[in-house]
Amino acid sequence: MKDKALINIAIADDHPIMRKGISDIISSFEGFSIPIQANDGRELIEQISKSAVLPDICILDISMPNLNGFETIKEIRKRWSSIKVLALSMYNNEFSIIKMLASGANGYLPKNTNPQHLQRALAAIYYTGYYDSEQAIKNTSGPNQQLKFTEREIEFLCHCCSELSYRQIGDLMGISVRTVEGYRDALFDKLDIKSRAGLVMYALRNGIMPIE
Amino acid sequence: MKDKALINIAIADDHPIMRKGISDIISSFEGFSIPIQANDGRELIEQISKSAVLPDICILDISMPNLNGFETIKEIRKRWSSIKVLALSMYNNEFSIIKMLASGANGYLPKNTNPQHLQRALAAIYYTGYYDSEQAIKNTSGPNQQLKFTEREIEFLCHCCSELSYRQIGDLMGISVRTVEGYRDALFDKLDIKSRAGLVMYALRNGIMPIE
DNA sequence: TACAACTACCGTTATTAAACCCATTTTAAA
DNA sequence: TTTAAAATGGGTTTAATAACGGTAGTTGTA
Repeated sequence: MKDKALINIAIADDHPIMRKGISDIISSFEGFSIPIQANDGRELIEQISKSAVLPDICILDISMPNLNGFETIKEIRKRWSSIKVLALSMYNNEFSIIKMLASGANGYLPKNTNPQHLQRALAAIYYTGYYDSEQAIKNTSGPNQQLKFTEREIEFLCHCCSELSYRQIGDLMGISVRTVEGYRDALFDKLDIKSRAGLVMYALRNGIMPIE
Repeated sequence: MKDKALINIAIADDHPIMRKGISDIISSFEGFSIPIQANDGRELIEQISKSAVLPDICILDISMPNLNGFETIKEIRKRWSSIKVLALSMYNNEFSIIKMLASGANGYLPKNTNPQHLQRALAAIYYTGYYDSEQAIKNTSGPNQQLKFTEREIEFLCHCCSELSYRQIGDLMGISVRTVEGYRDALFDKLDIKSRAGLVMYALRNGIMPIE
């Protein structure tokens, strides 16, 4: 009887201690089973492939070796569109949240969440297909308000985190230095920043560029 | 009988899931008790103050609100020099390891450690007063080899992560621009970096400057 | 269809950063 | 005590960056 109602969870996280924490917490809830645990995205995909029964929900860490959260979720969407995904991340900045949800996640939780939130998120995703991550977004250390950047500005910001000169960035983006400087000035304005060093820090601190 | 031999552990980590993982793993070992769990350094210090029996070992996360790992360990050393400390960190870069050990930690573990290592570390620290963190250091994403920086170079590197010009950094450090440029060039040389943007990235990626 | 936003480009000027050259003094180590 | 390294300062030259000022085509949408 009971088995019939069990919600199957798969966990992918490269921190064994974290996996233990997540799985023990979920085990303490009623009606959940955790048939799959993986150390990274690639392992997760392999285990799901071999599994007789698909998990209902995958809990994905964002930063993992081999396949990170973003890559893993795309692979899952491609192969098993019915599987729901709950993203879990240390870096609760607006960008990784948006990117994760844009990649097809059904919900997002920062890692400093508590067991109650985890239970609520899993239930919401299972029964409604979606968990409102509002709270996670409210606590972000990300951009202050509704700062909007254009695609090209973000692209430029990423290239900024390198030793390329603006001229070289222009070559990479297929535009002139002047245009690059235009994007720079727009970002300076929006972010109240006055130097490239400031842009680099902004990008790294807000997860626009990965730390590692 | 058994109680007599129990090793008391205190845990400070701002991630409830992580605390759950750590405590469940330790509970599965023989001879350990976890009387204290705190969400940050300040809470930990308060709880120890009120506690009748001092913990034998504190497990400290490095990045925490209120009192971070570095600050917490200094406070512990000041008040209760007998308490041993095991540092635990997401950012396993050489700098935070060195800084933690220099602050008085008896051992260091990266968070992607497994239960066996945790047990070994706790036992080693309790019985020998020290856990050889060699393995953690080997896996660091930090400086390639035994890169050595001088005090002033590190100081300069921190000021680099700002919008100050070299001239302003010189004013701050009480030296001329030329000298600042000297430190910059020394770092460029050692790190094979050619721009300030590169220095900023190096400092943030290696924990010389905090991400948040 | 206006209008806003994004994209792309150009010029001028001042400041900063970077790539070299170099010397002196102090401190630490061999 | 010689040697090495660190900390400090200087000069020159070139390249990159930053702060202004613009124009024009495209795209999306109210």
